[in-house]
Amino acid sequence: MNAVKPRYQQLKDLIIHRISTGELQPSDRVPSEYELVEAMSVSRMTANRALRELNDEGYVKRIAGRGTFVSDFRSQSHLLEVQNIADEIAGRGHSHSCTVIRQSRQHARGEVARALHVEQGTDVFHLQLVHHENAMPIQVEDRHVLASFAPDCLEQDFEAVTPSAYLTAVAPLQEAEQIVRAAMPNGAIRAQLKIDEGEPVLVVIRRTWSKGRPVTFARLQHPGSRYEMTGHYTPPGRPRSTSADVVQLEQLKQ
Amino acid sequence: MNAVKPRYQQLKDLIIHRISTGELQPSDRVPSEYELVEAMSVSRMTANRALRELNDEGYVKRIAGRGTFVSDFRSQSHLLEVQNIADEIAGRGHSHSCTVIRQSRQHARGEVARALHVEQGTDVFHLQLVHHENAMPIQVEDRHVLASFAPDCLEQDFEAVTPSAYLTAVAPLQEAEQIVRAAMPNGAIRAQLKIDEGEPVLVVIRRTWSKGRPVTFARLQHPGSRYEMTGHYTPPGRPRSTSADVVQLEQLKQ
DNA sequence: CTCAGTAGGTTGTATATACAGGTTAGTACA
DNA sequence: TGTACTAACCTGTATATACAACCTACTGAG
Repeated sequence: MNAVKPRYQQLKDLIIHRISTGELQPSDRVPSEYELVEAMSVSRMTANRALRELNDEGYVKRIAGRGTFVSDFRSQSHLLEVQNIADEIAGRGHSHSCTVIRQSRQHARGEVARALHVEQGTDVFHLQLVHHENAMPIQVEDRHVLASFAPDCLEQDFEAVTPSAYLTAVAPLQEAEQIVRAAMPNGAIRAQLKIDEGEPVLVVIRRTWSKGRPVTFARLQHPGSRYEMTGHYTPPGRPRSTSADVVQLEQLKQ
Repeated sequence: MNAVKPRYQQLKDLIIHRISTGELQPSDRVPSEYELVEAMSVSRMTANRALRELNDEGYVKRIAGRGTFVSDFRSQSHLLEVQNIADEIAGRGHSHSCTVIRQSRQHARGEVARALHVEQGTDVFHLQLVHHENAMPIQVEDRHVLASFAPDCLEQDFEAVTPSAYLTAVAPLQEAEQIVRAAMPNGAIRAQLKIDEGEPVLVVIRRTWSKGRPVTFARLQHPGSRYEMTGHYTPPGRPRSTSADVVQLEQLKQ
């Protein structure tokens, strides 16, 4: 249980810690191999292994001849998949806008408390937003955030910065779990998404961890006729990417 | 363009090639570091790096003191996600059964030809199946398979072995692309899935690659009320897994 | 001022060596 | 027979060293 970790792992942990505490910001320069040799009294090969693995794992980006730099949100977030609807829409060259329906403090109960692994009555923030792509509603976001995780959540202007972007700025989101289903929306959702009666929604329920505990729980609903998730899976070791897109899919016969 | 690859990468490519051709079967022993030193005239550190990275990438499993072994299908297939509905159902401890609606040879046209990157008129097999979980229909599978990829496709008994299992046995499926959407089913699908009018389906359109080219294209439809996809995302470097499940989700309020 | 060349720092790879620790099979001893 | 030990092999880690390739900034020549 208390096994001593290998040196290269200690180096990795040290640097990951500096990144997760914000001491090292995205695009900041990470100590070079020789600096680690000096500072940590290891051989360069050990420092090299630590930095190389951090590079493989997406934490940092190494450039031969220049140095090692903390990955920016874009490249380190391949694990977060399609966390940020605004980026997704921007990637399509469309304009994103957002309307805040609700932004309040609540006491977690029932489902929310269980999802966030907290006692009933724990402080949480409750957000409800409608995201638009080119003025067309594309997502209703219903999110609960652990108050202790993001204390200044009520002061944020979520029409300017999406909750996803805000939350990843507060602390790195390290793990996510999601459920995808098809469902029929209720009347409120149907009105918010401006969809016809009888049209289904794609529902994504996502729970995200930071520092080992769940910190936010969101239910995202998209109009079935205007939204689809796309994913791309490559073998381990090769670059992996996943994105969502509103492609005008050529209709399959039948 | 023709840059010479580093030695350790050559070793990795060699071993991956042996695995993908079937020369090395799951749980087979991979040459040890010293054997690679002898056979390939590299230093042990280089052989070590190749095998260690293959281990990190899930291709092999290394056991100190014993050796290096090819990962079995289960652990190397984390990239294939939920390819096989039968395994998914078995994982829930339920019984899986399957009805073949159609199993025929066709000429690819339109959408199918484009998806498989072949000329119009190329030979493909067309499969239509209904999968049941505990006698309840859970998926309608409409799949096209490149005939040249799996020539004996018409002789298979897909009520015994699912197309996914069969295809992965023919050759390793190495890459996948999928689109997930919510839609309303047509009458035939609604009948096959035994769902009520007004109930949506979760549609998964998946295209799978082997040896660099798309070999199969499937449209999977699930009843929205009885099926959901679940995914779990962990940071790169940590074990990654994704599965689907029919959880009786505690209903979110609203 | 402009541009070519260069020095120095940085990563990328490769090797030889060493020791620690796990696993297995066989051997020697009781 | 049975058990303890050992030899052989394997992976895991760590170090020192070397050379190549890349990038930046500076310097000196024109």
